[in-house]
Amino acid sequence: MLDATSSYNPMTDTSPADNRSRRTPVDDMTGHRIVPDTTRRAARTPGNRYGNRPTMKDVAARAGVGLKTVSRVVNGEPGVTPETERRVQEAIDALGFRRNDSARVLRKGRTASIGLVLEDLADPFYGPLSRAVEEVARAHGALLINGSSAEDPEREQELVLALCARRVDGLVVIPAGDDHRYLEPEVKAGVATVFVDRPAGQIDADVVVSDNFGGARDGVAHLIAHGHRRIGFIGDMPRIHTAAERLRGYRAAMEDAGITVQGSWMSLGVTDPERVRRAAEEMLAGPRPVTAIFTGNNRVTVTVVRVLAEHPPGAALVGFDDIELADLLRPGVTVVAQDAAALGRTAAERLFRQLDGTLLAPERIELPTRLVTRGSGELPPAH
Amino acid sequence: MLDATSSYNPMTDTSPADNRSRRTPVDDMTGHRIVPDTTRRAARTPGNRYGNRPTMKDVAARAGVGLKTVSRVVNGEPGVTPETERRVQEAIDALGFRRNDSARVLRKGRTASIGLVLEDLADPFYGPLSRAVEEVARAHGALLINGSSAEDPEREQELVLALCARRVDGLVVIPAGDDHRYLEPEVKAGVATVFVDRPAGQIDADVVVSDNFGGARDGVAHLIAHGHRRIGFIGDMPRIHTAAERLRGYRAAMEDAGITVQGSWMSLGVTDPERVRRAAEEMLAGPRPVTAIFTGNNRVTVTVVRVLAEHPPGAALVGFDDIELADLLRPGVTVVAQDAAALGRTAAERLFRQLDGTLLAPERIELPTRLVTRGSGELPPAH
DNA sequence: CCCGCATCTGACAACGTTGTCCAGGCTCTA
DNA sequence: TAGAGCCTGGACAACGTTGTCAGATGCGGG
Repeated sequence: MLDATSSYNPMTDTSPADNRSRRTPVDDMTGHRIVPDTTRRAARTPGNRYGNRPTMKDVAARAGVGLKTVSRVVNGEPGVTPETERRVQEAIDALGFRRNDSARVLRKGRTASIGLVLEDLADPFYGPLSRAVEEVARAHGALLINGSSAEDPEREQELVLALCARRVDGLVVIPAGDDHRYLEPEVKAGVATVFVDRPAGQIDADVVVSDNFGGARDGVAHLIAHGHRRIGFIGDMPRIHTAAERLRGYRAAMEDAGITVQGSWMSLGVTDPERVRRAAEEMLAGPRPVTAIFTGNNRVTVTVVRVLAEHPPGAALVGFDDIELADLLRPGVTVVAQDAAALGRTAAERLFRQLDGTLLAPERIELPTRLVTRGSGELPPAH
Repeated sequence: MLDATSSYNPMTDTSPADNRSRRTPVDDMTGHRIVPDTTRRAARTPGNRYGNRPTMKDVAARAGVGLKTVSRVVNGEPGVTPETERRVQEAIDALGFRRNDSARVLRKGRTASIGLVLEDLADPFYGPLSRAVEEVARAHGALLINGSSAEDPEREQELVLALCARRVDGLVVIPAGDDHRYLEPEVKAGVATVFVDRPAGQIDADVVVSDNFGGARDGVAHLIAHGHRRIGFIGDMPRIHTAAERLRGYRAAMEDAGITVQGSWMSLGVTDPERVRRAAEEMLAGPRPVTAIFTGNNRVTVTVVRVLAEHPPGAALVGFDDIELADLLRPGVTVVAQDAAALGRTAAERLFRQLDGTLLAPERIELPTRLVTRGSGELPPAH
């Protein structure tokens, strides 16, 4: 059934197995450029493509009709007698024919698919976002192709360009990098593009983000309102836009309250649990420990919750991003929640409005956050 | 830049806007058949495809070389002088050319993409699974197209067939339905296929599942070992294979202990939080309430944890599937954990081995589960 | 000077589908 | 029954790419 001698190496093999004379492609070109494939293996056995899938021609031959008639039946176009249609449908069923959308795309110019590039599919924040995008795409008859950038700008670009090469009709991108000029030719060529969660860099495009600054400011102000003055902040690298905004919100709230932030209260750029744990413990130790912590994202929050569970209770906590079961912990975890699904839905809807042509100038949309009080953020200062 | 008069309706428009004479396609054909598109709108403005993207021909003209030479440069094939390559590369950069993979696919027969059909991308169980599949795909140079079936067999089939029409090289499917004969022509045509989490129906294919039966049996036996005899079971519809297997495990453990299961101890097919809540409350009420509950999946577990938190403590709980922060609750939630990432990784690796041709007969792989004791499952019976 | 050889280049067909266009047969009317 | 008009069906080109193959060029040796 399967050709046991061939090996899987899609889109990469060249005709001669002879590599002697291959030039190593120069990489010193600037800007937008084609990166040649790098892997080379033995050429595949020729022929036998798609495992010899039947084509419309085969169906036509079997049904004793013309090619175009089959096409008409397959696409439900008018102009075929019931009798002819029956014959064609019979041939289709008998042969197990399935239309080849690659060829269709080539002809029609639309792929009915959109690309989604996010940071990590496994992150619970992106699940609902991804699903929301999918639902909107589905409503518009489009499929979703997605990939994780793993927070690596190069990988983001690689992914985005691969999607463009497949001629996705549109792109929803959660940027990892901060320079998206590489997308200019694509946008010019008509690829609808929306950036989500973080703004695009160096390019004018639609952006859908949460109010990271306002959310963080409100969250920290909430702690201040409950009497805290020494408030710690643990967040991601400030080169990530959301992290920077939330840090800015923290600073703004502190400044509004006339509090001078100590350097030892802030931990930036640590995300792996072990180092977050150490950062939190340091803040909570010493002669003048923080009495509250504001955490910059869901992963940090989870770790800090663990740390606080081990320490003598007392330190208050407000986290950015909601986490599951937060209401069941004692105390419940107060969070600044953003609506991941709404981000995805809004972005996707804008994308399809671009494709409809009902959208003109790029815009920046900011969705509000919501402070959810559950207990941990309402604890009074212990010291 | 964008044509403001066109509307987005990919792959669906027919030439005449005239619908008068359209036959409604008969649907009484059995088995595998082509479903014609159903939506019809005004025809798009012709021409201007891809927003006039440059093609290799354009690049060739600009660089003053032949078509094939451009192809050679783009694909890093040998046999081009550095000078010629420079000129071509310059033209590519100037025009913002990007290879059209649709055409490439049409020519080469491989799409370098695999499809993943799962139940719900937003479910935290599928995030890591999906990510794992993606990583393996990436290692093999393939992209991931995925869709959610929402537990609807018809939608599953629709999705799978759409992916096949796009000629994905392989499919990883988490089945919603129990009859996959519709895939026969595809498998025969060489589409590699692996089913995950639940077995395929009516078709001989690779399957990767967790040991749902054994895991559930062990979990329930764990409760029995801690002195429980009246143990409730709340699970999903038994038509879902995993749910049926876990129920079977529950029954087996009870039988092994010589306990006769009462009908009122079991709640099958309820998943929405409200009804799960009611089911749990009923089990916990009455003259002879259950002293422990075994929950059939993560969503049910979460709801039952909420219910138990409100009730006078005492009922023990073991849940199938791990949940985040389970260790921080008081008591911690004891679970039968399955490794979602391992499921995805194993399935994807098998898929690519099929594509390599190094795999012969379809096989069923069962991954072990792990009992994680955290407290809730070790509580003694209260009554 | 011519031949052989190696290297580089380009013309051309093919991949499977859809849009265009025309032909042939039918019905309906005058 | 002829002519007009409609309905059905099919031949053909085109979409953008890659594989095949043959032509062009340059070089060294006889």
